[in-house]
Amino acid sequence: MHHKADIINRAADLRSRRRMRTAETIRKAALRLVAERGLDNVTTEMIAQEAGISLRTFFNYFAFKEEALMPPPIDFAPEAVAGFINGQGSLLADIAELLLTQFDNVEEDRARLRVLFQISQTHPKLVLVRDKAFQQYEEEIGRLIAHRLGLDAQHRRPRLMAAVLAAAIKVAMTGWVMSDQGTAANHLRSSLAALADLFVEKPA
Amino acid sequence: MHHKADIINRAADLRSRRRMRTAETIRKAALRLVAERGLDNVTTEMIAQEAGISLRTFFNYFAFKEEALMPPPIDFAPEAVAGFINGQGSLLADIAELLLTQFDNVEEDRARLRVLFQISQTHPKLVLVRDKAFQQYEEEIGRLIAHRLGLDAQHRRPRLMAAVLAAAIKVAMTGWVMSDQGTAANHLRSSLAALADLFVEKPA
DNA sequence: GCAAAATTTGCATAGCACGCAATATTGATG
DNA sequence: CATCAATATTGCGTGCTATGCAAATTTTGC
Repeated sequence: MHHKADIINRAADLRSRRRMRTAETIRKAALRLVAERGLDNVTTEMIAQEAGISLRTFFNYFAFKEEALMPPPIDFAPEAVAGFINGQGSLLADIAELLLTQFDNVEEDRARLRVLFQISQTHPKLVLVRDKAFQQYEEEIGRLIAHRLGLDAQHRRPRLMAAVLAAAIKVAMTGWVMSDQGTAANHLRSSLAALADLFVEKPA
Repeated sequence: MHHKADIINRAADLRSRRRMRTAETIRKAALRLVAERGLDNVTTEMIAQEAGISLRTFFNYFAFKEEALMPPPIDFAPEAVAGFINGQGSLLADIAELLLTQFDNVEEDRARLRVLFQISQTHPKLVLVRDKAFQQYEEEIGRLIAHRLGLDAQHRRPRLMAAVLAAAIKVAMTGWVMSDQGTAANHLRSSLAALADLFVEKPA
């Protein structure tokens, strides 16, 4: 016998997992087609067919065509999140650790981002999508920092800190994807380290 | 009698001014219509008509409908730019001064941004456009900093610094537009000041 | 004025994105 | 395993977006 909450949660969980799998199938299909034929020669219809769904279903998963080329939503490992929320170190050090942990799992996104970067050279709409891909981190980080500080996410401190960290992530990821050298985590480490230097006076 | 360069420049200048005027006319028309009727009830055709141009000409100016809702490209005052490039103060202080000077002139953008913020609540595509509006600053700032440092704009220092400053601008502008209180310049002043604090250890 | 260059426009068209209603699938339950 | 409710998928219809192309119009320098 189950409690009601259990039942609902399990059902919701099953279904949401299934949705995530389908979404990822569509993303892969979109990426594959676009990588090999170019964005202009790929229609949503083709993507749907490649993913084994109907055109109409595509739009149940993505609000517009280009969204299927974005990386999937971030999911920090629950343990890592808990570690940060209850962390005893400095805010900056603890959030850095969380991000670096996450970045160990991001290696597989390189190909995806590479494609996104390349086609965004020629398609103004995709520039927007590319930038948005990085900013997913900002919201998530903002929420976490606000939570740890016991603040509302609207306060300036968490928002500013999240924005700054997202900036570092953006620079790191761009460097990583474009340079094709080193690990994502190492690029992020460098960027985070460089952050502090920006606010220290340099002797010429 | 003119030198060839003069002629070309003057022609280019006349034409580009005219283009800027027309672009601004279209932006105003788009904003007015969207503000009063909602994005869903405004077609590009309507915007074109309101602006006194043909539908086809609209797309000569903007690559896609939503782009007409973005603020116009930034133009720092040439003297302010020169002041920064040749500035003798700290990099951070000098760039702050440039930005604050610029921000004295953005008061008129509040209404525009307000509309952009509000409709982006319900239109996923416009979230992308909204974020892009802030990031125009990032590219421009990156160029300027790289130039002052005598570096290529691809280097990490100017890119990271620009990204961080853009983050501060984003937070400041968001606060300014949404709160409807204080001047844009003052919001930016606060954000820039808060930046430094992020990297200083706080006594709990 | 005249010729060259740039801009604006109309027309045609492929494809996007969404509302709606019908159908199919899934997951809990007895 | 039969059934029911909730959810997901699909087809159809439709208005709008966005682009190529070529013709018409306007601007500019001489």
